[in-house]
Amino acid sequence: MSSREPGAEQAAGTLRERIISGGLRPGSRLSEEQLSDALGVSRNTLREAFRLLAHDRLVEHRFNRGVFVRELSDADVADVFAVRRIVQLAAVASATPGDPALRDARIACAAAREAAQREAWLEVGSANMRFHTALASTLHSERMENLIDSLMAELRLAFHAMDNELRQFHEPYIERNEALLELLEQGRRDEAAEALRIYLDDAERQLRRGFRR
Amino acid sequence: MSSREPGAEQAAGTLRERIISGGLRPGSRLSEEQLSDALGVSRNTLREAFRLLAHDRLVEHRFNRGVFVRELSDADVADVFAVRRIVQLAAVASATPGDPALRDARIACAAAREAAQREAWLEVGSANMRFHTALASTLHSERMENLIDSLMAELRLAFHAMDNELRQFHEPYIERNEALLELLEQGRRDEAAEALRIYLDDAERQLRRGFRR
DNA sequence: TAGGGCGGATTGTTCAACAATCAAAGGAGC
DNA sequence: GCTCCTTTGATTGTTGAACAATCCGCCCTA
Repeated sequence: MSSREPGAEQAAGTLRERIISGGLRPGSRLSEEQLSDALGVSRNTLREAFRLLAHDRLVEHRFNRGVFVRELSDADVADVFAVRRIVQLAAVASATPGDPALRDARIACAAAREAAQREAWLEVGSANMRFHTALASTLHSERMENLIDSLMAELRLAFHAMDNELRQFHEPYIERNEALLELLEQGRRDEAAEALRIYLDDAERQLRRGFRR
Repeated sequence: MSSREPGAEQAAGTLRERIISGGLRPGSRLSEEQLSDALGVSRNTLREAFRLLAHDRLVEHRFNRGVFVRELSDADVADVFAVRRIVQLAAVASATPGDPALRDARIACAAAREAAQREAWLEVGSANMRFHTALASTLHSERMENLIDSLMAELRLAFHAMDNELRQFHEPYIERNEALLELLEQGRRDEAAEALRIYLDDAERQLRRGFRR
């Protein structure tokens, strides 16, 4: 599969990993010459990869200056959470107990627990986000899923600004996600909505406090 | 301004116009060789332009096959309206009478009336969409505005499938938009929400019936 | 120290070529 | 006549080199 992938997407994939894993930090410039060399692709192909990453908002293209790993501003985080409130609350309001998407959410919860045991906090974060993506898929809208995916990818950029506090940030949400899921599986939508609302408030506050510095 | 624009964006702009105006019909393939020649840019630059259009979902890129003007399926239209219901109803619920965004909406209404007098129905459609974009901007979220913008651009692809019925489709909504705006300016949110709900149901039904053929 | 211009480095764009891939045309076998 | 396979032509994917345009930091000047 991976050998059959177009070069541009493959390059974009490895860059995406490096950004998410923190190897490439927000604000750093991605030199075309350097990277095309390192990734073994031509400059033109690398540029195409950049466009794919820009589409995910992981990278920012400034004309005649190059592409930079995106740096989230306080306003960005606030905006992301504003969207999350609208979309995810709508999802919770429409989720029915039998929905197969809830099983995916359950799987994500298990993955988060497992990663927590290994103290792999970035993976815990990823699993928690898959949880929310799964919740959003109860809307059964392709575009809404894409939107949430994009928002989650964007939020990861803010994770790295929390440095040593990764554990404190991610760990508590494992249980809260499970509790939220429990409510949804029991069809207690109003309580789930309230739990989600509090969840989002807390996460936004922590993230904005954490990386404002 | 236009002479200072990067070549790729300029090319994307003229292609966007041709697609929206109907010169390039959904389903048709955009040949790299032909278009790079016609637009006076190299293949590489044209490819960059394609990426920009693909980002707006106006164009679809199939690997090793080329790029095609997007063709909306019935499911696509349904999905777009599912998103609109969530986002736009949230916008109406949070809109306050004094919001400057409502003035933009008023301007869009006027533009629609003016275009209707000239029987420029495609322009009426554009103005109606600007109306909804303006409404969505009461959410004061950059990402939400982008989302609605993108959905509206996408919907234009479906307009052309309505052929001769453009007038019947667009004209009635001029008044309905004005009525909706009136309710919002008076702070009667619940009534506005109900009006919008009916509006979206009607528009979806017409659009899906109109182009399924 | 402030301001202006010079030069190096990087991006933006073009061009020509080749490899990889697909879709349609044509032929072999039944 | 039909199906399946191969071939072929056209188109995209990718490369590398070249040049123009632009920006940034440096040095020079006042």
